[in-house]
Formats: sequence, structure tokens, C-alpha cells
Amino acid sequence: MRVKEKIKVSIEGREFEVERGTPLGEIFKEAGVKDALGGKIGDRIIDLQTPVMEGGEIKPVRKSDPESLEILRHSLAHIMAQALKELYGTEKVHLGVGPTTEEGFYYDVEVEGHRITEEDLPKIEEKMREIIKRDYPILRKELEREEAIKLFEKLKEKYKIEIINRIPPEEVISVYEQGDFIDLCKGPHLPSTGKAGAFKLTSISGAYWMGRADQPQLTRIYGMAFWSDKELRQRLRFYEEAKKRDHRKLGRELEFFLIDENVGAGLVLWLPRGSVYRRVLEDYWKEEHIKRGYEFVYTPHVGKSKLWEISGHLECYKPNMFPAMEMEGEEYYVKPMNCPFHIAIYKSKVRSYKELPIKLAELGTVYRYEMSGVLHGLMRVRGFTQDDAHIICTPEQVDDVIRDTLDLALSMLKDFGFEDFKIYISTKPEDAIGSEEQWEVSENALKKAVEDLGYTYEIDEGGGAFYGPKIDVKIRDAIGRLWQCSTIQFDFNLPERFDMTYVGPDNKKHRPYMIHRALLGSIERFTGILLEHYAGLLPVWLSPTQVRIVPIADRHVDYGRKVLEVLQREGFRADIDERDERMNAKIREAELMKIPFVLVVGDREAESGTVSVRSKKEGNLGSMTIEEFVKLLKEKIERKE
RNA sequence: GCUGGCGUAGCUCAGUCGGCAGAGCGCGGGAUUUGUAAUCCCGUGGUCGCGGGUUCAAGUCCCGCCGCCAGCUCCA
Repeated sequence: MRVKEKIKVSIEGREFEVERGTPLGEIFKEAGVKDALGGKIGDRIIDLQTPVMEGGEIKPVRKSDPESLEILRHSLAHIMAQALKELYGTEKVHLGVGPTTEEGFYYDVEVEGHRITEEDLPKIEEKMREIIKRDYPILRKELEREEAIKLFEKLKEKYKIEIINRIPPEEVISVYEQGDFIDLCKGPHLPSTGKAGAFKLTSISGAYWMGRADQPQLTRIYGMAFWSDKELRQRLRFYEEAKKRDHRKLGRELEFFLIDENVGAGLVLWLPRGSVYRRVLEDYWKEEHIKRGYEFVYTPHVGKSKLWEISGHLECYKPNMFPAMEMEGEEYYVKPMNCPFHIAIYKSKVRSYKELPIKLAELGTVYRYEMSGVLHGLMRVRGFTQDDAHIICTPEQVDDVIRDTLDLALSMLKDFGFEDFKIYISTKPEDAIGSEEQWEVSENALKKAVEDLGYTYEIDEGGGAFYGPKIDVKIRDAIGRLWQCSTIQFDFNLPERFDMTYVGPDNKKHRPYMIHRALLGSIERFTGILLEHYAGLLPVWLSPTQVRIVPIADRHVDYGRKVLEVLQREGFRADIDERDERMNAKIREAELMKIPFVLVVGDREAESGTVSVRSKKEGNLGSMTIEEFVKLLKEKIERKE
């Protein structure tokens, strides 16, 4: 079968000529590479049994390389599948897919006649350990398509057959066998089950077959896996720690917000302390937008059905909208987006090319009926405020507008202390509207803007909306999940639907470009991420209470009030704790509320006109004059520390 | 919406086999006047998420709904 063709491979700087199709393990043996579990060719990791079909660089993957975890986790997924089959019967367990994740693996399975719950996990783990102890060799085999289908039909693996039917004809079909368990798999795998490392089955959930809601739902069993127990325990501890910085917990503790069951799921009540922070955030946002030539507008929360008909929302977005309200024979909808209102403002008069770009901005509160299962604290809610704006410009202005918008987005994110974000550009999907030219101009503007500003991006090919391409900026939460914040989207649809025009130098009507953008995303989600990012200890400029004054005894209250007066005159958000409590208790409370500065005042301070400064971040800073403290605080706020 | 889990005081949680609803914090009152993360005493607090069922008896068992949590799908 094999053609005796020679290929050249290079391993750790040395060149070898081998027969095409030689298993990697044999190549390594010849090259004297020891301890490798597999190799990396380009982006693909293969194991020792996999034949090498093409020449080029092969990087050995050893236990010490992070890539080796991929091999470990793949094999553990198989070991788990084998354990399930042994526990619940080979023909009762139907396997879906079992890939690796960032820190482990999962397998989607269907078990006939048994509902797997978390209580089953220890039992499954135990069986897995048994299989590991048996140390089965893991053998790779390549099968003809017909053979493979026959095999998996015999095994009653209906999902595997579906997968085989989707494998392109030119690709080889491989299976891996360990003991009496055999599974369709590309690999890579360990040489034997005994080589597996530390693992723990962590959770269970439902997952649609093929990721499609119209397909059956399988049970997804998640596992975490590392080579050593130590790493595994570290990772588990990280999650314990992360729980403490969950914004839902912090939001309650710091009295930022509340979601009340009787108000409704996904509807946020902002408490006084959270509202102070929010006002600071919004003021900052407005300042930054004024600097960049935005004009602010206010628009209503409901609009007539006619508006949503023209915009197309009733056609495409209705399942996500709160249902209609009827008044005097007219239907109204609560707005899921601000665009139609901003467009109505644009259209209120004839626009000349001389006034473009027009940038209409609004902290616009919208309502979307999100499915109940997706709601998540402030991150995913049903009523939220977008830091929205629509930019209407000429084709010639597109490049500048996009660069300026992205620059504003990233400079704001930096002011909030975010450095670790990912930028995605989504391009034209299959069923897109708009001309080739529009798509080209827009996609180029997006890419150019990112490049000009010196960032890298990932392309989500075909991931754009049908009405235009976009840039998304995503930020991580406490446990590493990415959330979309900034979004800059072209829209070729609404200008057509609303017949938006401007008069050009040729005195003719032209169709403008419209860009829809939200830079923080929504105030709610942004706040959630911010709280997690800082574990609740917000930078001083955003902190609801910046300074708390703690008089040691009643007789120090007067002096404390004098200090308070100075601070408030300087524009700081300060208060004084006059309760009949011990100083220690007051300090503790201030610490728990994560107030950045506590000023302790007693006899010594009152006499010398000083304050004793305690910083949440740096501890006791000792005494200084009030003026010195004012200066210190002003600097911190100025630098947005 | 789907799969699995959970819902007891404002918060964190205990409540055994179906047999009188508990603790700490908080909150109210009093004492105390304190030097960098909890002073002491007394008091207050409940439609056990909501509705139905089984039972002599339900926080506990069963069913439906609501909400929350982890994912899936979707998304700012």
C-alpha cells in the first residue's frame, strides 16, 4: 500500500530522510529522541504511532512540554469512555465527541436506561483508576471507511457513524484500541493507559449533539487533568479563590447591585454605592466622548411597531424582544436596540457631506428577552445600558472613523486597567447583504485600524452579521472566561431600510456608511468584569467611598468632622464612622467594604493636625498632614491607580 | 429554552428516620471610650421559594411553577 517515497524531516536541528508513512516513534528511535510522547508538526500534535506523511520540522513533545497535556487528556477521555462502558454496558453507552479543553477533557455520551448524575462521578473515577492500573497498550489502527462503519454499527455507536460519514474522503480514518475498548479518534494518545496522570471528574451538564438545539442532548462529563497531583490541586484551588472574586458575591457584599426575584430575572437594581461608582463611570465616559466629537442624544424606551417593522427587528429579532404593548389600537415595543431612534434623529433633516461624520451617542438602556438559562449576574441580563453610538460617515471617512473609534475603545479599557484583551475581526458570512465594495472597504478599515494601533487580531472567518463585518474586543473574567465588551460593527442594512442619505459635493444624494458601536459593551457587563478584575478593590477614582475617617473615641469626632470637611471641599468621596464601636471594628468594616483609604484620628492627630493613613492595598502608611494626604490622593486619582 | 444540581431569618449555613424551626453575623436597646481586621450583655428576626398532593403529622416524600448555580445553544 505504502509508496516507498522518501521525505525529509528535521528534528531538533538535525535532518533525517525517512520513508513516507513511517510511524513517528520509529523516526524518533532513529534520531535518538528519548522520552517523547509525541511530536508537533505545525499546529498538529501526533503521537508515536501516527505515520508521518509529510516532511518538515518535527518538534518532540515530552512530558515537560505543555503540549503533552493534550495527549494525556485525549487518552483520559478514552479511559473515561471505557469506564462508562464497563459500568453501564458496552451497547448501552453511545459516545459522541470527547475532545480536550484548556485544562482537561470532556466526553459527550448517551447512556441508555441510566441518568448520570454527579453522584456517579466517584464511581466512574474509581473505574478509570482501575483501567489505568491495568495498563492496556493503546493501539492505533487505520481502517477503510466501510470497515469502520461496520465496526461502529456492531458497537451500536450511532453518533460515531455520523462522524465517519462527515470525514472527507481523502482523510484517513483511525481508531484507537485499549483492552476491549475501541474508539474512533484522530489521536494523539499515550502508549498505554498506565501512563496517565492526575485527573478529577468535575461536573456534568447537557450538551446538544453537534451543538445544535434541534439535535438530541447528550450528557457531557467534564474532567480536569494534569501530569501531577500538585498541578491538579493548584488548579482546583484557583477555582476556590476565583469564587471569592465572583462579581455576584462582590456585588452583594459591596452593596453595588441587587437582582430581586420579584422584580424579575436579569433585571438589575443598582444600590446607592453601586450608583456612585456608575455615575463616576458615566461621567468619565461622557468626557472621553466629548473630546472625540460625539454629540449626546436621549431617546425613548418604547417605539411603535412601524419603527421595528422598518428596521427589520420584528422580522429577525422578535424572539428576543419583550412582547408588544397595545394602546389605542397601536402596538408598541420596548427597545432591544437604540439604532432606529438614532437613525430617526439623523433623518430629521437633510444632511450635507460637510457635517459628516455625525456621531450620535447615548447611554441607551435596552431590554432583550434572553433565555432564562443564559442569565448570569451582571454579565448577561435582560435590561442593560449600552454605551452606544452610531457614526454616520462617507466612504472616504471610514478608515479614520474606525481607527479613532478603536483607539477610543482601547484607551478607555487601558484607563480601567485592562491590558489583557483579545481582538477579533469577523468577516463576511455566506448569506450577506451589501455590495462587494462595501464589504471590502469595511473589512480593510477594520484590519487597518487594528494594525495601525499596533495590536494583533484573530479573524473569525464568516463570523460577521449578515449586515456587516465587525471588531469585537473580549476581556477575561476571574476564571478566564472571555466576555465581549467593545464591539464596532458596520451596518449596510439599516441605511437602506431607512433610506438614509447625505448630499455630496456633486449635489446628489448618497448612501452613507453607518457604524454601530458600544465600547464598554454595556455598563452592567463592564461592571461585572471590572469587579472581578480588581477582586472588588476598585481603583480609587472609581471607588464609591474613597476615604473613611475613623475617630478613635467620641472626643475625636469633632476633629474627624473637620478633616471630612476638608476632604469633601477637595471633591473627594469621604465619610466618617461615628458609631459607638471600637476602632478595630470600624477598620475591619472599612476593609471588608474595600474602602481604599482609612484615616484614623485620635489625640495625637487632633493635636498635630495630621491623619494616620491606612491604605487597603499597602497597609498602615503612618501619619501625615491633611495637605500631604490630599496631595497623595489627588495623584492617585489623576493617574487612575 | 435544554441537561444536571440547588432553594431554611437581611447574609453565611445547621436541621438525623417524616414528629415543638436553630446558630453565628446583621438589626434594636444598654454598658463601654478604646491606636490599625470583630468589646460585652439583653432583645429582635421565619408563609422553610410559590402552589398542589401523600400522611394522624411535611422544612423533610411526590408533582407543577418560579428563582438561582454549572454547562449547552444564543449574546453586550
